[in-house]
Amino acid sequence: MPKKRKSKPALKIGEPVAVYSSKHKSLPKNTIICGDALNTLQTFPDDSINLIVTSPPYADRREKTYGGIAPEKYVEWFLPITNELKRVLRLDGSFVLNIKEKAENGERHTYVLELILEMRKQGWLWTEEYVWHKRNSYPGKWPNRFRDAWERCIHFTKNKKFAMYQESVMVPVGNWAQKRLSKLSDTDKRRDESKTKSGFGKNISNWLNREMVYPTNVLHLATESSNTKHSAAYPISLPIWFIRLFTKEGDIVLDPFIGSGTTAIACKELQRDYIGIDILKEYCELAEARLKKKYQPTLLDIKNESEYQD
Amino acid sequence: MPKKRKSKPALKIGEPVAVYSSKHKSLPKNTIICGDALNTLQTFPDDSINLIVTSPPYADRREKTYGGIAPEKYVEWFLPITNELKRVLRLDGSFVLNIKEKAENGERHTYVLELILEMRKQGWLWTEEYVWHKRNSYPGKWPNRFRDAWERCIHFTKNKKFAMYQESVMVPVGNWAQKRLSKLSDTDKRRDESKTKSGFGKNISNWLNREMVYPTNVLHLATESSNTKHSAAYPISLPIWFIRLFTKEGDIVLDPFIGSGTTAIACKELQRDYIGIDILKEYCELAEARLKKKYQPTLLDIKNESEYQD
DNA sequence: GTTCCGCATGAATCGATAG
DNA sequence: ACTATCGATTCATGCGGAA
Repeated sequence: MPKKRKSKPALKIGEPVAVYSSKHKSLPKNTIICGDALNTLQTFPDDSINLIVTSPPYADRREKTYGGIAPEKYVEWFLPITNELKRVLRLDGSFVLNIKEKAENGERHTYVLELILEMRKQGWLWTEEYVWHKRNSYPGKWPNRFRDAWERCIHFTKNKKFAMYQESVMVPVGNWAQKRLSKLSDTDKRRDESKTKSGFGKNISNWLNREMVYPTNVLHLATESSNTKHSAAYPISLPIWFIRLFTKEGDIVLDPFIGSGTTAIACKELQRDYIGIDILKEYCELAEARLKKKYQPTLLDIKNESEYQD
Repeated sequence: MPKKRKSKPALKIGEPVAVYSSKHKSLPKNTIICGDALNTLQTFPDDSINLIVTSPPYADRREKTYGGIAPEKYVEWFLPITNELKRVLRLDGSFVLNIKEKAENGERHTYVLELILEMRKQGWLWTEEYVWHKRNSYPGKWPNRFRDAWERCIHFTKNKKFAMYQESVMVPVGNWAQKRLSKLSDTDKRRDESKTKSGFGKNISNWLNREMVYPTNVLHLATESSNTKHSAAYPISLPIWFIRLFTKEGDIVLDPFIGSGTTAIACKELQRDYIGIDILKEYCELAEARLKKKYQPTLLDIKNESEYQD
């Protein structure tokens, strides 16, 4: 039920928008909406989303599918959207933005830094910056830099106080990976475990017996690059982690750039309601298709779910 | 012998600067200078330093000893210094700034972001941002955030082309831990390592036989150096890594906030010349005292020198 | 059934080449 | 001189076939 598109005048940065709230606006829970993020968000009521977690198209990336946004225009393009995101987010909600600036011509672009500063002017609080350490980063060699193995997961809130369920992301103490590897030897063994769940359950029960500690603000996850089923640069363990951390069951999670639907699948798995938006029909259809299937956690997902600690 | 400050016009990239170099200015190699960073730097000749690596007061959390610089004044305080640093740095040199913004009042401060933007206006290139993942981060618990386990190591240059010796920081191929563990039993490994040096040497020789790969822009180092009694926020393996990466033997390394002298010790160890500056006499004396002692690499230092890969 | 090995595949980035 | 396109480079990972 997409509404008629009304082109509102662009809001100035920092202009309060709450007054525009209309009671006819409704929230299409558990839906993938095919449409422009800004216009679609404008149909949502104020103060209604518990968590926004997204990985927007990066500047100049995914040019074939999204057309690519020029680095110089990135902030300008994104700011009206973050303004709407702020409107629809609950006062105790969180916005997790997964992004990384590209390197070009020997230098890192500054649009992410500028975005943070501009979003603060909109009224967002820059609460924290988590680092996603990509264990398997893109290969390559250059004279002036190494492979880029990390991305930002920037945590914005509307308020100093917000919902955070730290216990739900606690991890087993110690270097589980090494201990595990000293018992089970290789990848081939793991392949078998993924087929039958029994082997896996055993390992999980091992972890449950361990002493649990709070994690840090550094996440160690692998990308799902060579997952032949669907190549998503956004591993499901990333939204899973933040959804567990910032929502409880029954809460509503929004991803305005849902892509292949990873965030929605994470929600379904965790009994949260989702709303996904994407401008590309192919992606919306792919997301719907993936949502219909029963989610099978792969070994990578589970490996990813536990932090590595040394 | 501080000279009168002459405000020179900014140099264009690539413009030869050697001609401006004043012959009266001299470089006090292998010295710890007790003084204000800005004034001291003004006595140095242009274009003479190969690498600047430092952890200025904030990242060090030395507010108590330094008197502390208010976050709002940080950029204003630092910019004149970075300007002098740019002047004394060679055209093919690098400036590595280890820093992390504080969280205050529930929010991360933005002074580091602003500093990057302002330094670019000074003519610096924001070439890269390395992440130092602190494997053993400071403990603590807060309602709105987890332990902060990473810091920025921001890499600035004057030029697109600069000296970089990538081979000198190569690491054993990624799955070394797995392969190692599948061969050595857990107990064997621990027994070897606990015997201090001899066991370590053996392990290192194992590593040398392995295939080596280039590292990424994420460093995994522990915070504490058991070398000093107080847990240093600045482990020696951090400057060691960057000194190896950006200089060769005989080059000159500058740390304008040398503190207890860690950068200088790293230089001495690697046969580079150092220049350290600190405003506090106690620190200068401590640095001198540490420099006189023979440096003994500890277990932790050696562990730190190898990148942690999964 | 194991274990071993080869292969394809990436949110990349630079330098060279072409218009 | 500036922009668009293309090839070269590199490595963690899952997958499938072979020994």
